Amino acid sequence: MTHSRKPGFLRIAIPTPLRRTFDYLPPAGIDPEQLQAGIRIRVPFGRSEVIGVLLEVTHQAAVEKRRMKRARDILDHKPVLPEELMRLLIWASRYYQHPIGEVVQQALPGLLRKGKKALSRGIPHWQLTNTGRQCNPSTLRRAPRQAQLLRLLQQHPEGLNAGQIDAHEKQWRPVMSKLVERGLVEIKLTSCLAPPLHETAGGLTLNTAQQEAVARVESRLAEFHPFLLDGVTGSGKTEVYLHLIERVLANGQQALILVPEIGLTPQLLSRFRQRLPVRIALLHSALNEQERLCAWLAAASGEAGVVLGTRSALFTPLARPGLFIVDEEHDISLKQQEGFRYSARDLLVLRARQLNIPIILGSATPSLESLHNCQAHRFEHLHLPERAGQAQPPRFRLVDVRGQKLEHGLSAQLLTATQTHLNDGGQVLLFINRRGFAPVLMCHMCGWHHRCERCDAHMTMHQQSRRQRCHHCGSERPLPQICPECGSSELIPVGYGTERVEEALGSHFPDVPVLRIDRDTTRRKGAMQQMLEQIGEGTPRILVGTQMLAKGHHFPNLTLVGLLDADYGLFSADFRAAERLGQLVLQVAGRAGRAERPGEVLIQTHHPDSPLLQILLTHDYGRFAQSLLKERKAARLPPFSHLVLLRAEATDERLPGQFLAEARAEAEALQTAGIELFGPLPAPMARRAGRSRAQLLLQAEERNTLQQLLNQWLPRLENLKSGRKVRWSIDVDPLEMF
DNA sequence: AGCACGCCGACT
DNA sequence: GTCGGCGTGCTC
Repeated sequence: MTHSRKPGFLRIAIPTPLRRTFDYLPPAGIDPEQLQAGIRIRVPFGRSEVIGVLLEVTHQAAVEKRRMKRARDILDHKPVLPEELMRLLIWASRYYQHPIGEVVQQALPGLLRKGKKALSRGIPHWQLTNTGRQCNPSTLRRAPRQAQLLRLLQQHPEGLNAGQIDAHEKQWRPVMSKLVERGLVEIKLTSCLAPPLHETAGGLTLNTAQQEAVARVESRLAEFHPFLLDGVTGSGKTEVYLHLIERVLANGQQALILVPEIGLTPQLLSRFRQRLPVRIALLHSALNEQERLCAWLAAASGEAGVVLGTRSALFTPLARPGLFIVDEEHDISLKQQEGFRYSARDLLVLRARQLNIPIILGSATPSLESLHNCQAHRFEHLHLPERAGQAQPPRFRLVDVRGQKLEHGLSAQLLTATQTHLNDGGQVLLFINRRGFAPVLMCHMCGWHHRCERCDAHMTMHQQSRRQRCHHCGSERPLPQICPECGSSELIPVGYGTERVEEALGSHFPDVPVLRIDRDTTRRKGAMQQMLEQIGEGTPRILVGTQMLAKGHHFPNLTLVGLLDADYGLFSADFRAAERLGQLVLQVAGRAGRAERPGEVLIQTHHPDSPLLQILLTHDYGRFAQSLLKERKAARLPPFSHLVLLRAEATDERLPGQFLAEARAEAEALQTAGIELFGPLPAPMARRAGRSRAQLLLQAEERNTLQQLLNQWLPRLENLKSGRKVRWSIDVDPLEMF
């Protein structure tokens, strides 16, 4: 029979930004029918050679046989991406309209993309030998750098990996080789997995709501079932996860947990390590390529019982998947904001469906999308309404700042409350969503201020560095001494940012240590960790910071949280601003009063009567979300409709609009029943980093309607010649509109 | 995206 | 006379 069959061609996903696949002849002597999708293949492409991934063996090639090139070699016996993941990737490529080659690339660790073997012998560690331990470094007088390294290793008897040594020494490798030659140091290959701790702690006793949640998920462990675990901050969601993971591990299966940012959740990892008797594979951006490959392979082989990672960890192959968890499911960092703009949460739900396993989306402030899915009975809603243990919910208070003279953004009430909490021994966190000293430095005589030359934005004044910076493109310049327009020296900062509030607090509370935490103070590697430790020790009494303080940290001494400006959330052009504000308020508030001390939250606003803020006061996110959902429904906004955003930018301000107008015409020539088109419109920030930006928005009630249009529309967009002069991109289910 | 081919200005 | 500007087309 086989001889009569048509020859098989290899359909391959090639790492190129082209929305198509490429067909190849199999390498000489290879029977294509023996090849499985998901293996890597080295192929000639254009003038060079690239590594692609086999999508399928086809008998109907897209081009004539004589135009086809022959694949060079097969890199894997066994697929690096199992069939289940290949299906997910192909689906995602189509849904998000992103080239399949790039989608597949993003699912692979860098070393596999480069053609390295899918093997890891472990991560090298440098460790002292017995001789090395006994060697006195000062005897190496003639070799000071060797002595230095030896001292370093003597301080770390458990050995150090390359990254750790990098932090102390540069260009240390040749020096280390000398030490190895002398028999003072040996290289050990160690696992990249976090081992379980020796004394594993027992589980905490669950309260009724937690027990109920655990029981509901346990009853569905063998099938696809999405849950929304909706639990107020401190209600013990992690404990629920741990119980369920234990259960899944006992079944011999693995659990995959996605978190928004791993650097922000060291406590989560340490709790996992204390409780779970398995090795944990960590996957996040701080890993080097070797560590990433090692962790990835450990997940694929099943050596790791638990995989904990950020967004892209959703694509980790698993030997025995049993449970998926997305923690902080409302967090927008779960959606990639450039290139392949996928939602890790949404794709993981799909993957769970394919694998027929349950998935838990957890949050204290769930996304409106997930709440809507609960109402539509697509997700099961689990509630954890109470804080676990003794902790009491914080008390909320609105501070009406209308007509008040503010001290650098601080109201008298907030200052008084700060004093009270400090007197009682508590820590205070003040939150502002702007870094720098002041958003604008303005001439008092003529009103002049510096605008960014490359963006539609003004330059933010930074006091410490004595410079002004554009927060959108990064350009900066020194602060002017006099107004370049009228020569006046009366330049006044208008508005306030973290630096200014820090300074104001310093003079208002001269004896109180204040710590500022924003991108400027945490830029240095390890700075954030160091600051978090200081906070834990209770040294700084007042913390001033931006968004980055809102996420997941546990500050046991914190008793007062102040939000300096809640108003931006009420009047933003972005229809999601109110949802974000509510999430932020409750997440920040969740930092207060977690231990035995009751917490207090003060929100400064010019709109104390705003119904939204009033609802937030009751600490009832559910009611807040319901009122937002009502508005969204009335306005037919997501989740009651679906959006696709076509963005374009170019240095020539006319080009984006021209391209989008042609794109719109192309869409209108297709079937657009049930789809509304808006635009071309200038982007909310019409100029950024020297480029003009515009967008075209598509809205439809049904996802499918949009998908059908996109499938026909995108190929036409690629052929538009006006598209060659602009940078354009498509964003399906956009979360941010700028 | 890269990379090459191809036709018109300022220059070692 | 060239070197090189980026417009246009192609990648199985």
